[in-house]
Order: sequence, then C-alpha cells, then structure tokens
Amino acid sequence: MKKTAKIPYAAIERLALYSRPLRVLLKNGITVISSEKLAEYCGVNPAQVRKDLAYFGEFGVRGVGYDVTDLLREIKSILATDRDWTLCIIGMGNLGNAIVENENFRNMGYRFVAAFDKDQEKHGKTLPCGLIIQPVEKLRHLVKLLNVQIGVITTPPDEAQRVTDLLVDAGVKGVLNFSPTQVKAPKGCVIENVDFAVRFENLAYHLSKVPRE
Amino acid sequence: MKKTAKIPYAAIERLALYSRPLRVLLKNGITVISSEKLAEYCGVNPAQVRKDLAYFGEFGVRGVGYDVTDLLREIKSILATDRDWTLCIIGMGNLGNAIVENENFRNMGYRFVAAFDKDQEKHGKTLPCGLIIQPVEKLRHLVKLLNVQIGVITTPPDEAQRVTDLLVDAGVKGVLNFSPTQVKAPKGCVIENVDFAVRFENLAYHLSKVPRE
DNA sequence: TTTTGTGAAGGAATTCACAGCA
DNA sequence: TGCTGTGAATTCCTTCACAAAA
Repeated sequence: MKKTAKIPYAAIERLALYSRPLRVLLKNGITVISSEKLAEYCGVNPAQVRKDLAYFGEFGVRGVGYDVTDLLREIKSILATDRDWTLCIIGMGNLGNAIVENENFRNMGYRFVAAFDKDQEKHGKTLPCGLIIQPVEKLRHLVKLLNVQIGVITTPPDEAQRVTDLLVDAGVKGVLNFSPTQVKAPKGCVIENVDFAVRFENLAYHLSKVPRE
Repeated sequence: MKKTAKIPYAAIERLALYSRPLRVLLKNGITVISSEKLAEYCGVNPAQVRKDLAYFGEFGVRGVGYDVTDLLREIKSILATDRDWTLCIIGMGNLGNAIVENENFRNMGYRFVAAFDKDQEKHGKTLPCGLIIQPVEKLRHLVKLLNVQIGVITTPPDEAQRVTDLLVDAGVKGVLNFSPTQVKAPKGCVIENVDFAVRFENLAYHLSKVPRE
C-alpha cells in the first residue's frame, strides 16, 4: 500500500484490539492466523483487518495467513509499545490507585515514576507499587528530573485543565485524561480524553431502545 | 428532523459529552448557550452540535440558542440517565473497587446492588459503599432477586467471556466489559467493550510520530 | 440581527470483489 | 486451491451554506 495513504484514526485503535487475541494465540502455540479468524475474534470485517495492516506493510503470506509472532511484533512496533514509556499520575483517588497498580499496564511497558495529589493528608504515603505520593507543587521539578513523557489525569473534572496546563508547562508531550471533562492543550502536546462515563450513558441509551422483557 | 433519520453511533457519545459543560453552566447560573459555544467547549463543529440535537427534536430557539436547563433535561432523557439503573459488578480488584465507589457514577443514577468475586478470601468482605462481596456462584440468584439490569466486568480477560455468559444466562440485558478482551453475547444483550489500555497504545502511537525535542 | 434547523455537498471510512501470489 | 493486498463501490458521517424563525 502506498506510504502516502491517510491512516484512519480508528485503524490505530483496532491494531491494539488485534494484538489482544494474538497474545493469547501465541501463548497457546498457534503460529498462523487468517484475517478471517482474527476479524472474528475482534468482531470486525476481515477486509478491515487486511486493510488496517496493509497501511503499514505487507505482513501476510497469500494463501496462508499471518505469522502470529511476526504480526504481534509488527503491531507492537507500530504502536510503539515495544519500548518503555515513563508516566506520572495526578489524583490518587480510587481510580488513580487502580491505574497505577494495574499489572496489565506494567506488563505493557508503562512505567509510573511519580504520583501526585493535592491533598496534604496523602503526601508521603507509600503506594503498593513503591511510589511515594508527592505534592502537586513538585510536579514541574520531578517531571523534568525523571524525564516523564506522559501525564495521566485522575483528578476531579474541575482540576483537570489546570493539571494539564501544569503538565504542558513542565514539558510533557502526552496527556491521558480520565476525568469527565474535555481538556485542551497547545499543538505539540497530544491529548487523549477517556471519559468512560460516556460508555455507561451509551449503554443506557441502547438499553432504553430495546423492548423490555 | 425526520424521525426516520439514521442516528450515527458517534452522535450518542457526543450527547454525553455535551452534557458535561451544561452541568457546569447550570451550576454557574448561565441559562442560555449557543451551539457555537457548546461546540467550542467540547472541541467539535457547531453544525455537528445542532445536527446531533436535531436528530431528537427542536430544542433551540432561533436567534437565541438553547436553554441550559431544558437542554440538559432533554439530553438526560434521550440517554436514559434521568432514571436509576441497577448494576452488579464482577471482579473486585483495584479497578472494580474504583468503579463501585465512584461518586460520579453514583450521582448519575448508576446504583450498584451486588458485587462478586471468585476469590474466597474476599467473600463476605464489606466494601466502603456498603456492599458485601459475594461468590460468583450466587450471581444468577442475586441478579434475578435484585432485578439487575447491567453487569460490569472488571475481571482478568480470561474470565470475561465466562462471566458474560453467566450474566446473559441470568437475564442481564446490558454488559459493560472493562477487561482487555472483546466479549460477545447473543442478540438481545447489549455489549459495551471498554478496553482503555487501547487509549494508552493510541497515545504511544501518536507520540512516537511527533518529533522529539 | 442572530442563531437554529437542515438539504445538499463533500469527505472519510468500510466493505466488496477480484487480481495477484504462494 | 486459499488467502492476502487493494482499487472501486458503497456506506456512513461531517461540514457547508442558507432558509426560517425569533
């Protein structure tokens, strides 16, 4: 496929989805997979799988399928999850704790190197993962010192934009915002807003359309 | 707008996004908002806002804008978040705890009435919200007894499909799956897969494209 | 005058269908 | 024969541009 083809935003998200069953197949010793099977596991169209992969190269063998190990490696390389990323997190409530302690993320190479909260009570507390909760005032200094690449926001929504501004000011280039508000940042900083209450509302909408038993 | 118009899937998610600034405006005593302003808050096109709303009715006043209170009420009604929903949750790890204790969800009318885990150690433990962790064996009985409408899955991925099947069998009509695997259910049960590790991978991809300083 | 509601235009993403290759 | 890679067709979604209404 042409190197110049525009890659749909959604294609990137699907690559991550494709990697999930690939990990399982690899563990189970299955070495080859067809686009049809992979599509079935992920609930998408087989042509979609082939096209998504073709944006980045020719990874398959005609008449055979895709080598599981190779394909997984390629996807990890495309998504840049074949390397470690250094992150910090701001807002150590329940959600913040859940994310910082998550085994799954740790295994994926997301390394949290600092945790912040504005609540004085929490300062100095050691988390199970070993990090010590720091006051937000130290954010700028620690981000630079520890070379933090991504900031994860798990504060209440009314603090999210201020925290984003702090992160941008400290030189962070990527922000993952879990609070239910859309934060903005100047060009040069990539924002991912992950309001997952939206998914509850989406589900409620679809359920309300379905005839009740 | 015609009642027969097909409503884009994404429009529903945006309605939820529109509701976020509306809540803030309401609290601040602002009574009227234009599509342009609302669009700006949410980072979308003003025509998009108007079209999304027009799928469901004529909520605005030409030359004026939208009444904040009315619009918020309409959106809540459309998303069916103007009523309470009864939920259960399976998998009481860090993420499960974070979700069940979340103030935000509670305020939105999502009422958790049962919590399950397969780990015997946890059975009988009382959560801060007052629920007692139950063995998964009791799921079917309790779902029916408590009239659970939505099941929330926060188990490891290799258990997610089995739990989904249990939920469907017990008569649950909606499932929100937070584990990093796509679960399936027969028609009649609505599934929302919310793999948010995908958002990390998405961010990593975009950061790896950006020239490093 | 201002801002909504919406048909029409435009753009983007998905799916089809088949050529190309192992 | 079987399955990938991909141009073409299709479907879906967004944005434009302006008539309609307050």
